[in-house]
Amino acid sequence: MAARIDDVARRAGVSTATVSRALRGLPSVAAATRTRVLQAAAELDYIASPSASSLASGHTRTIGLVTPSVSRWFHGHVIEGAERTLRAAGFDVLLHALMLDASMSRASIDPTVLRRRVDGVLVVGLPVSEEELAALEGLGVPLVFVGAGPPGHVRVHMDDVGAARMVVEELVARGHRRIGQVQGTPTHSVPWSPAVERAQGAEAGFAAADTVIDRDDRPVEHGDFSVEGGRAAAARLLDRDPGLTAVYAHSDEMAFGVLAELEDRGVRVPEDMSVVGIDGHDLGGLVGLATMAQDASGQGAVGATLVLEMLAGAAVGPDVLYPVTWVPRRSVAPVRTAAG
Amino acid sequence: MAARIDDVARRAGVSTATVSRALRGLPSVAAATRTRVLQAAAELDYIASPSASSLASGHTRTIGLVTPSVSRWFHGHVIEGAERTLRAAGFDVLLHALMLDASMSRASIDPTVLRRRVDGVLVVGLPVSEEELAALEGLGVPLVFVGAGPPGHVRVHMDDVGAARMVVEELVARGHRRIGQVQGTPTHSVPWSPAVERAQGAEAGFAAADTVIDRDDRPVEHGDFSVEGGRAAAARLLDRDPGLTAVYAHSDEMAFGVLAELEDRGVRVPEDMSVVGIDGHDLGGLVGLATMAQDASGQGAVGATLVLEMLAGAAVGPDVLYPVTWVPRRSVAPVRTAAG
DNA sequence: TTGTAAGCGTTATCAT
DNA sequence: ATGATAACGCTTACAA
Repeated sequence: MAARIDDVARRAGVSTATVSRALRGLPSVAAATRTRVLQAAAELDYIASPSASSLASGHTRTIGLVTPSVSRWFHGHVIEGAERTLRAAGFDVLLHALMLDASMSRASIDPTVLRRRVDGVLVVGLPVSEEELAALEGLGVPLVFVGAGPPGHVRVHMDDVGAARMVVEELVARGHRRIGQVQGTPTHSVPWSPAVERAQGAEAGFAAADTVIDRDDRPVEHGDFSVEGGRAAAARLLDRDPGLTAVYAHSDEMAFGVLAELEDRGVRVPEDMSVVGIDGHDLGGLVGLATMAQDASGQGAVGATLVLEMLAGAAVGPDVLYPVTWVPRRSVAPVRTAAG
Repeated sequence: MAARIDDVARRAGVSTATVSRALRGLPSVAAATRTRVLQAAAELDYIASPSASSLASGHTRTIGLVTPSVSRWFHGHVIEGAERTLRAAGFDVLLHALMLDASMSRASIDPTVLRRRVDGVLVVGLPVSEEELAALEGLGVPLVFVGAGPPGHVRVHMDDVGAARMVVEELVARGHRRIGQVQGTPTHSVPWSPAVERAQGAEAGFAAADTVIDRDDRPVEHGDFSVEGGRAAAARLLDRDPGLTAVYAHSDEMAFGVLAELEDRGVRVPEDMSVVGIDGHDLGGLVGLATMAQDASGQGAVGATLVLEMLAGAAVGPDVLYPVTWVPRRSVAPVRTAAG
């Protein structure tokens, strides 16, 4: 029932080859011919069969998005930004979510579902293992990492080390000397994951404050980048070290959990405790959470652009560093003096 | 370089037809033959070309997800639930997001990108216009609506009318008589959108309280289901009617905006003002927001299951109503007495 | 600039 | 239960 390419060809009085060329905007078609073909196609409401053209051409005009989450702030926004850019360029988006299972570990990337299906892959906020990386490369299509990616590969991400360090500096500048951390827990512990890099950055911040902060007084707990994880980590931190004046969570979502725990315990923010996060979550303003903000959907868009450029044969540099912005809010204040 | 079906056929010593049958688990294949084929396929790391099999079979093993957002709570969770279910069933997910543009209106659904590409469509939290509905039906594939859908179509959603009514009842039961509403604003104003149905439900709740609440004392403002919209609406509400004791936002995200505005104005919650939302947003607990909660990812999973069943030829009922749960939190309290 | 015709890699029909 | 073979609907050399 749906019109096929030879219906259009017949109607326009040309060959199917010409229809194909005209519809795809290839150069070697006479203007008059093209008009005629376009007209005929429109009249028949013709759309080329994607499977047929993929089979014949060898490419799918589809980009795979591999992500461990859709609902989390960073991933949702990156996906949104990437989708918009890809669709605008006429590409489809195949969503491949690898949810965490009950044991907090996630399914491995299944490259078989991507094989022959996509022209390129965007890996969103997902530290991949060596085997997964090999599998992804085995796909033989452009590969771009957003949020974090192995060095040497094309990636767009914030400066995790720098951002984390700056946060510590902000706290130190406000007189905080007893700072607890809620770090992220990477699923696959690779050295380039945000969890690890933010930890390193914080470390660097502390190192710079070596003269004022005791090396042994830098308590750390782990939340797994989730609200509940952050809450539990905060609980452990507070139990262990009642003298803290600030908690630095390595993501806003964990910081939310920290705030919840503090509220439950009647610890006032910022009077008794300053709290900082990283990310720039939309709802940070609601609870007055100071943070180091990044633009997630912007990174998604850039990542998408990069795959498209690689597809077009352009040589793209391996690293796009995205800027962060310090967003001071009421959750962080100068440490109260002993007299206060 | 990648193995094709005749490579497998040759290696297993059978015809390509048998390989195809064996690999797809069709019944009429001898056990021994199947084993041999499976073995050969595994050795060659063979995966059937999706485009080729789509072209030959006429179906794509792909479901389209049409949504106006990825980053909003409801949509993100529905997508997550649906994706998981679809992938488990061996289906791919094509993400089609229709972002809002600057003018707050959204792009129309472009059915051409879905044509011949998907075996079924899941419309997520999107009130579609008559034309869009016609276009979607024109696809000729199973169509399921999650979150809200036109009557008579297959849909899974919460009881918006009932939930909204129950919220009003909860407030009335706590003595509130001056209740302001922040309603949602549907992009396409269809009678079955959550915005409209929640408004109707609230209306019904007020009607039941007719003897205690003046008909003319039910102020309403509109936020567009966003935090900022909710905040602006709350501002208008408060300016207009300083005597309110409760604000009922028709979504948690708008309620967050209401809370932010109240805090800015120094209005204490719940001492001076009770606030309620609808949805069960993950971060509601953080700010103590009482709400009528629904299970978004569950609805996504059910929606996915329905498309799959329709694909399998099952007759599915047109309506799956999803239960809601009242979640009392500290943002709602009995109205303070005049003496209080 | 346009047409002819050979793929592209499966599935499905019809025999056997 | 298995094999031949004709679709499936397009793209792309190669010719003209």
